Amino acid sequence: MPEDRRRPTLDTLAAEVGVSRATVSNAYNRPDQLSEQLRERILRAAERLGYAGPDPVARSLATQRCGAVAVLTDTNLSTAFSDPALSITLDALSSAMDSEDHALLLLAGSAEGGPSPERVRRAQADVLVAYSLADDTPAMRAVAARGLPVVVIDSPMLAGAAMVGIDDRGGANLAAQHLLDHGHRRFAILADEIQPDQYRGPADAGRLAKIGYRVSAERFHGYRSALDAAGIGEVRTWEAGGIDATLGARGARWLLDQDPPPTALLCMTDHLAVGAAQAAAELGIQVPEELSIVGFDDSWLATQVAPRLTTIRQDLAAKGRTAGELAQRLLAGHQAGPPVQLPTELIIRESSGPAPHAQ
Amino acid sequence: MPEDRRRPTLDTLAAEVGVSRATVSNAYNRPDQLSEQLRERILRAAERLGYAGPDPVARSLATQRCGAVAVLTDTNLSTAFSDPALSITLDALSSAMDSEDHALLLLAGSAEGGPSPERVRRAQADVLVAYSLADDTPAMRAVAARGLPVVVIDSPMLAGAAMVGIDDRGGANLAAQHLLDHGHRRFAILADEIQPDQYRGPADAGRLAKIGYRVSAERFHGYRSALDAAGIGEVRTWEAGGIDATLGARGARWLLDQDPPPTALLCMTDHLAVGAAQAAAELGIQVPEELSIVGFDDSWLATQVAPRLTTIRQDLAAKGRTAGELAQRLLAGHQAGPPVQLPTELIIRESSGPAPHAQ
DNA sequence: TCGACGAACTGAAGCGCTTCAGATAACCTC
DNA sequence: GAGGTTATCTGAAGCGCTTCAGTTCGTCGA
Repeated sequence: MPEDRRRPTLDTLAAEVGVSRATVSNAYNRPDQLSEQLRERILRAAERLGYAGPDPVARSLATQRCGAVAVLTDTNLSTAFSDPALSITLDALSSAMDSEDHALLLLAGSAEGGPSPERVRRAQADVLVAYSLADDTPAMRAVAARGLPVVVIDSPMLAGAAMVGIDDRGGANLAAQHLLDHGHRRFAILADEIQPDQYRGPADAGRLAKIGYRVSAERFHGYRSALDAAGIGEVRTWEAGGIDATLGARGARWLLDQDPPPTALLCMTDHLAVGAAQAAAELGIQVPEELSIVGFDDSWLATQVAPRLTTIRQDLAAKGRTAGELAQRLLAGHQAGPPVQLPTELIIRESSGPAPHAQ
Repeated sequence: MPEDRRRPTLDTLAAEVGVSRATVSNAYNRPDQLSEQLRERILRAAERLGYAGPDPVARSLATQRCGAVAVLTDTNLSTAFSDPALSITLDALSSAMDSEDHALLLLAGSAEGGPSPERVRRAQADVLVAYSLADDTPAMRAVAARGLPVVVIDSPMLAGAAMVGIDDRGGANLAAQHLLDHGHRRFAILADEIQPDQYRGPADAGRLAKIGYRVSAERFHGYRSALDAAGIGEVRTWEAGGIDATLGARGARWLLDQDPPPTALLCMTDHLAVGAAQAAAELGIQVPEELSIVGFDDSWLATQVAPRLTTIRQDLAAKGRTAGELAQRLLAGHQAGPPVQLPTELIIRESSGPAPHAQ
């Protein structure tokens, strides 16, 4: 009779102690509903039987809450987390959500942009958080189909979802304007990803005409708005296909090899900018004397390299926190409000300076 | 009658199509159990009703599998992920596990080391993976209580759990021996965390006598075994209280300020070593001419700084992959085998060299 | 024509828990 | 001592799905 090999359940425990199942449940969830002494007895019996508390899944089914927020990323784990921005944002997100109550369920993407729809469909979560996904992916369609509350960070747009992002366009405009103010006229742009198609190389007008990532699009048009206002025409753009510094270096080598070479390089992320700076160093090009570089994000890296990066700061912690608050609100049954847009700021350091005289 | 505001369930759909619930379930899970044509009809009806597929929680309850592996970390998210080792390991882990079938549930820790026991108790996962936790934490007790399969990466030891780690002791020995071979006699040690108690400062013999993290203990004793063999007595040790480069710099400043100053600095992680190198630079101490530094992990950072770091390489991807395989095996019902220990390797770069003559 | 067979579908028993509307009894209050 | 409270505890109805043992029925071989 002690030969029952199955894990103990509430019933086992109830039978053992000689009370009803409801009472055992209360012992765990509503201590005020039974006498302290009976509760002790139940807990002791639980210990004795090796009962670790109510089964989380069954509890979820009964309560209709799973205590998890799913985060969908565009890329696989190690790529996603090589971007410190993600960690900071998620950290803020998770602590903003009633922290004891929600774990983070990571749905990392594959090469095709975003996690598989099947995974989205099977995710046990109360809210879905899409982090910088491309505009039209199977993952996002699955997200929409789930009918769960959705918070979008940065992109894509999704009807009915709460959104938080930064003023990418304004920030990019600031970056370009800063260089224009320093007299630069020969620009180049180093983009991360324009379409979720693994392409790496020069981006022609065709690709730039329909950018698949809202953030990239905003930044690009931010650059352009300043450049257009200054009467600067087409600017060579390289699509790195990722945010890795190595990819940035590769793109920079190509851009710097053009004739005439640019004196100003606009990079859509700090990582790319760091790679570009390395490439410049290898080519014997002085930064900022011969080449000014401006990054984006003001990531941790920006101050770790020499010269330190001029960049556009965004408040990642605020972004994560806001996302968390939005999630809370949706969970509480409120409608998603209008998109929240956080401000950006130009941080001037040593990687940018006046355009060289020769120009 | 179309005024039913609840989300549709299998029953709704079954009623709508006029088949049994089992059939609808089969339409999703066993397409071969019904005619293609009926299946189409069901799927179309699902679309029409906005039914996104079987509820994941209910499915989990019925199948007794949740399709998630929980990963417990020692610190909060942003700290945890500032260690690139985690990302790499987890990435390998998650792709090693039958990738379509398991999402990652992140149970990040708080200041007290490891996630709260309550969170562990409520985690909806099939396996628990403990990543470098301290030896005796409430979290680990909760882990043991859950009775789920457990995989431990690095530490702590846990009876019945599958374990994978690296030869920390051997690696540390290699590091110290390398410096001894270069004639160094005045050593200092920069440790990350020795006890999960937020302490930062010099570690006295008392603290070193009972190190709370198995990994730190192994590395420390690895250093010591080489030093002991060379007849070198007590060595000043600083406990950084984390792996942040800034913390490393702080410790290094103190260690380098001792009289006589060390010519060889053993750092338990690359991040600490980078911080130490920065501190040395600030103090006008040449590396490696006046001070040799050896890191640990061969992280991405090791080659990004100047001088590039001499360090101990461990194969993080292999570690993650192994953890994944162990998890699979446990899920398949096998017993945990003996701990798996992966090899380490000394990588010599420019941060270490011969001891200065003056010595 | 008959029995066997396979394809297609169904009934019902769970999976382990929460929760709400009582039931019971002890305790007050006036 | 009647009526009203309060503190404890219970019964039973779900939560939404999977799965196994059938049941039905058309078909096929002999």
